[in-house]
Amino acid sequence: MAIQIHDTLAGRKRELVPLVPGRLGLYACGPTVYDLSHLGHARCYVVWDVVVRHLRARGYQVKYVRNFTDVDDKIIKRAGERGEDPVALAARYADAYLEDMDALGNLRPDVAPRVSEHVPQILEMIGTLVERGFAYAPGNGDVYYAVRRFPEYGRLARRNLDDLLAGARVEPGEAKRDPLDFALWKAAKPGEPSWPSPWGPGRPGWHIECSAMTRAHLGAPFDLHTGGKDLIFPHHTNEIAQSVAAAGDGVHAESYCRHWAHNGFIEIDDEKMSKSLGNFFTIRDVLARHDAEALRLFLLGTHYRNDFNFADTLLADAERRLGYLYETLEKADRAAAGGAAGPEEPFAEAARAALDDDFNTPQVLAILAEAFTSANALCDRGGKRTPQERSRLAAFAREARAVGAELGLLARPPSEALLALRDRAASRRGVVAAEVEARIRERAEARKNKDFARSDAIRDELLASGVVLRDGPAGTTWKVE
RNA sequence: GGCACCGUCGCCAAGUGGUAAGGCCCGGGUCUGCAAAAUCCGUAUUCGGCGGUUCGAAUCCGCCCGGUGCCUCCA
Repeated sequence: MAIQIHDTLAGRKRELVPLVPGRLGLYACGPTVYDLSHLGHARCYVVWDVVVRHLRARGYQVKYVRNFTDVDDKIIKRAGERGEDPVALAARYADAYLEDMDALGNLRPDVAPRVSEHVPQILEMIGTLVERGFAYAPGNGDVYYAVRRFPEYGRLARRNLDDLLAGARVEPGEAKRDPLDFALWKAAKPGEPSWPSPWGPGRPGWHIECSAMTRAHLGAPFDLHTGGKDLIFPHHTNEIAQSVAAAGDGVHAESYCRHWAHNGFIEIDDEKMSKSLGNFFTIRDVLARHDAEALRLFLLGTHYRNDFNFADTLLADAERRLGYLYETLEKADRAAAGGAAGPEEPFAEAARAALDDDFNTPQVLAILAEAFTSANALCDRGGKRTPQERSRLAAFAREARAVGAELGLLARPPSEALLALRDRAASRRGVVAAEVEARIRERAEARKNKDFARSDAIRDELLASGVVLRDGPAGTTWKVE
């Protein structure tokens, strides 16, 4: 089954065709590590993680590269404000980022290159650009890319040079021939990290690192480059210009990378969430309140290309929904016990087909919803279950987990996940488990004596503190709403 | 101003030419001592508005209204 993906370069959905059949090189633009990661990063990297998981599930041999930009103006600025070494600051936030990605259940990339470790490759590429006349060194220690030398400049962003000119700006001290030219190499200023170069000590400009690192780890052309849609211009636009000039055919964007995909934003109150607007939640802020897998489920509830609003209530809904999924799995596991798992249930392939179609995760969740409803109906049906029913439930549980694995969901043992969700809800509401269980024992006594008034009084009292009781054949269980 | 994107049930959200997925909420049923959970049934003749193309449009085209993003760091 062919994978369809919305390709920014083509401006439409098209088939994802790797250079080498069955293999796929993917470069996800990584974070600039000068602060804690926010929900926008969570969204972005969860999305590309699902892409990697699905492609692998479809048999592609994926090489997943996700970089760290650890040499950058913002890092230097932040380090200066704090009197900290920029290299140390970047390393610290890179570690924090990895912890956040792990917490979200994202797979580690195969390669996680850092700018600071690729300066030789960067210098080599800049040298090539100068040799080929795509870049120039005006003698002030900077090296600039000559935008007008590249005929397709702006194609990815669907902009021409004249459109862009209005917004172009030349900083004091720069020596650009054209205001749209951008720095490949920046002359060192006192106190900044720097490396020796043919043009004097300095450091890489913002865009060249990705060009050098993709070349080092994926070659050219490679198959899929991803990132947030805010990177289309100027970052990816400039990356294409550099790479096509240095390593490609000098003309066509495809000679650098064959497909480009960009994710939409998370918004707060209908405005983009971003560090510069200051309206962001860090991943840690959110995970302090909510289950990480619930956050993941929430993030996958909207198609990756759409923007969507973050709201705590929506995340709380996702957390309840995750509880439902795990409860159903637990029931199915129990009901299926001893049954030989049957053949694949149709919903699994339907879910994969939805992922084939531009990674339509909301569609997958809809397909799962129907499968879970059917499974519940089967579990709760009275009477003795037939071997066929047990085998269907076993197949359901197996396929549900397999589809879940492509989304990075449903990997925990249900009882463990449910307990974790309950504990989290309990601590949010200040509910103490031992106290609840003591009250449940009291109530069980009352119920045994058919003292339903007493029993219901206890239940109402617990309900007032957010505890919901559920009487079942095996006793009473509880949840926190 | 230029270039993109978006506007689908009270809320969230799929669907890009073939007659409106799914989730939450809400109403009713089954189950239950009563509940809760689960499940079943019901809930948009309609997709921002107005025109047009078509046998047929939420889906294509035009105009209008409303919103967002990018054009400067940003996932």
